[in-house]
Amino acid sequence: MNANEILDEMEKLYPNAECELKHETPFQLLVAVVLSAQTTDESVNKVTPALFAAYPTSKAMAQASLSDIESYIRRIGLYRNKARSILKLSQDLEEKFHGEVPSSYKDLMSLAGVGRKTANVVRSVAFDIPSFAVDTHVDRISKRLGLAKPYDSVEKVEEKLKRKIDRDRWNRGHHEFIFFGRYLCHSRNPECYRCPFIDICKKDKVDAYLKKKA
DNA sequence: AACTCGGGGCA
DNA sequence: TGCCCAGAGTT
Repeated sequence: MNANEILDEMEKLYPNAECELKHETPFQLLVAVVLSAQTTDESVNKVTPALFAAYPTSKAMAQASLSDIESYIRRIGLYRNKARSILKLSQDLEEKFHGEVPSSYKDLMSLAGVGRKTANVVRSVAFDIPSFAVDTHVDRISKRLGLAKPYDSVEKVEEKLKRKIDRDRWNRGHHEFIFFGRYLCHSRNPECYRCPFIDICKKDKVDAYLKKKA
């Protein structure tokens, strides 16, 4: 089963896979993805409605105080770093990008709190530019399904996925991986009894590598 | 490459 | 109580 065939199967399981972070604009998506680091999207969706009601645009958020922003997102982890990031990010959008979220990878990466994964998700979801963001789900799934080696870096995983998957399927494919990881192939107790990839799964080898490294 | 940030959810 | 979660910045 090649990578595109794996995607075919995932699309049967999750025909409606898409970004689950609540947002109405590219700016709100950008903020939501920054907030989602090391946290579930479910947790982020609990705080963003009030946050975006208070600060719907970068212009509004750029004028907020750090402590006010913190008060909205205190319930999720890493909130001090994240509050600093989204305040600085809003100010930079106003001062350097005329209040508009840039679409280039380089410009996105220049923003506070935006790294490889966030830049790719924003390009994919907000601008529909072919991207393949590698996060913990994508990394884990790729290695279990043999699309990458257990020791591959995230850069290597992204490179291999882009090479093995048709370009016009990158954006949809990313979310298929996410759904598969979230709802079936969990980090700890995956539901292998109903997995269509049980015959090609290399979870044992991946686990053995991780155990040896630890 | 390793370390740190961090509250909430779940066993 | 202990461990993990749609990562990024610093060293």
